[in-house]
Amino acid sequence: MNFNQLISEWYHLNKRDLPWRRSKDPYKIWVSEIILQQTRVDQGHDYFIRFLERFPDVAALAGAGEEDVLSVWKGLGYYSRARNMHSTAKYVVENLSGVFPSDHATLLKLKGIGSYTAAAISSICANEPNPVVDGNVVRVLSRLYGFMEPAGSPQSQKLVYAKAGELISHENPGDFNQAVMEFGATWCKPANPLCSECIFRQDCYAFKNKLVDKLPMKKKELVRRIRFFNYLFIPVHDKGIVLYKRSGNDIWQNLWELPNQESTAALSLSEITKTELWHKIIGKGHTKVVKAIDYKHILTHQLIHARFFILAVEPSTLSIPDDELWKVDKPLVSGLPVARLTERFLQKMDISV
DNA sequence: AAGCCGGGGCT
DNA sequence: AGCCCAGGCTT
Repeated sequence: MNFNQLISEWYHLNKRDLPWRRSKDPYKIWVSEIILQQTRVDQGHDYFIRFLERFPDVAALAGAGEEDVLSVWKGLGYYSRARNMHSTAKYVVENLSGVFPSDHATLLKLKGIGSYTAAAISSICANEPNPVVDGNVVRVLSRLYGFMEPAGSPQSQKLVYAKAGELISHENPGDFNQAVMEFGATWCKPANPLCSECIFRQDCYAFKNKLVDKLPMKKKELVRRIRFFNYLFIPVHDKGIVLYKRSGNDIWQNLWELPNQESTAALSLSEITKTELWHKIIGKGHTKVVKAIDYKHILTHQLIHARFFILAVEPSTLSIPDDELWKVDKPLVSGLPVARLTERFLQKMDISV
């Protein structure tokens, strides 16, 4: 079997026309690679277009405010990616003369760039034969060569990395890397792979041994943390609402949401009025809970039971600490970065975000 | 080595 | 309801 030749021919016939494949500009490739971390091509595509429209080069990104960067990222998840990109852009402008690097060693030093992204950019933009190892590569090579180690484990990473390094084309490493990933994404898929019309069916260990649905081996079962978020929706004079910016070492860092009291179980109408948050903002003011709306928000590692209490208040009786809470006019809310949960609720309230 | 960080599509 | 996605950082 000549892996290189087979995958290269397959790629030539089957590759999708994707916007980042029309450039070898390390800045643009970097943007695409960060967006596509743990993100499907279909989901990331429009974000890539919008990101480059808003920040066409590294100087534009470096000169932007964090709020702007997060706004473009809004809804994509893993927001530390955006914060790290912003920080790296500033670093490149200040310390690398504004020239985005394309060599593996320099790339690895940058915030948000690990072994995968450094290999991707350096192989595509500088023709360096560094193999990428992402979820697709692990799946393709584990099936083809019968690697039994759990995906993601150090043993698996090591085996796959060694094999990919052995196979990689030195003539065109960038296309080789993209070809294996593309093959994993569209052919050697996690479920229902197209084995009956696969170029490797004569050679594939998993296919020959009826182990296609077993490989790659799964990692340990994931335990989801269960949390309860209780939000206060506080309209002020018909045109404003009260928001605050999340901080601390937790999810949705630096994103905006409604004032939130976390609890260990769902709070009832009477219980919410006894919370610290309620006392801080509402105190003894004339306030009525109109109704509550529940959402179940599922993340990879957390299950959030969110309850939004919709209030009718007399604004003059509110106490809103300037340094923590902000009264925001409804039209201005659309400019703020918010997580999907908050966005869903605000849209239901007819506030565009 | 394990835990954490989002959101969405597919089965 | 579970799986997994063009991963990386922190502990």
